[in-house]
Amino acid sequence: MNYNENPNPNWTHFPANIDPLAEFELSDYLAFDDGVDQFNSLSPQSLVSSENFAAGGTRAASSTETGNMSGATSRNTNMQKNKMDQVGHRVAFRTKSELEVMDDGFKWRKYGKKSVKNSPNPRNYYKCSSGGCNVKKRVERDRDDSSYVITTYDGVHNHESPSVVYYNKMPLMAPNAWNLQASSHSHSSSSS
DNA sequence: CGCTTTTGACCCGCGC
DNA sequence: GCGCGGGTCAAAAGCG
Repeated sequence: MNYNENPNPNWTHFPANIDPLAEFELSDYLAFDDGVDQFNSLSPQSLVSSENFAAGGTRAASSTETGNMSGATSRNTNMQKNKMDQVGHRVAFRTKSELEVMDDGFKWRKYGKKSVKNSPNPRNYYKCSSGGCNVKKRVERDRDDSSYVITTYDGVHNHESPSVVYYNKMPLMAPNAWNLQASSHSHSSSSS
C-alpha cells in the first residue's frame, strides 16, 4: 500500500540532520530544467536562481506508476517510453563533503554503481525506498575535486519524509523552490 | 527476519 | 551492424 499521500507535500526541510562531521557547504546548486521543452544540451548546467526553480507542473510520479510500475519485474516491458513523462525535475547539488551520503530525511536504496569514464570515481545510484515514491538520486564525486560530491536528484517525493525534521537551519536558502509539486500554498494548478 | 547492500549482467540509445 | 556509454535490475550476501 502506498504511504498516505499527503495532500500537503510541503516539505520545507531539505537538509535534515547534517552530521557535524560532514560539512554541508553548498557551493553551488544547479537546476536542470527539462521536461517541458528541454533546451539543447548546450547548457548542461544552468545555474538558476532559487526563484527560477519553479518549473512547470510536474506530477510525474504517483500518477503513472502508482500501481503500474510497482513490481514491473519484466525488464522487457516498455518502461515509460516517454522519458519526459517521468523525469520532470532534475537538480544537481555540489557539496563539499567527505561523505557522499547526505541524509536528506529520506531513505535511499542503492541500486547500482557505475564508474564514469571521465572520472576515476564510481557513480552511485540511489532510489527512494518509499512506497510509490520513485525518486532517484545519483551521487558521484567531482572528477576535478574529489573532495566535492555532486548529488543529482531526479523526481519529486510524493510523500512526506519518513523523518520530518523540525530544524530548519537553512533560512537563507529558498527551500520553497524544492517543492515544485504544484501546490505550495494555493494549489491552483492541477485540478483547477 | 527483513532489509540493504554488492557485483554482474543486461538493455537502451546513440554514434560511427 | 557494432561499439561505447550509461542506466537499471536481479540474485545473493551481510547486517541490524
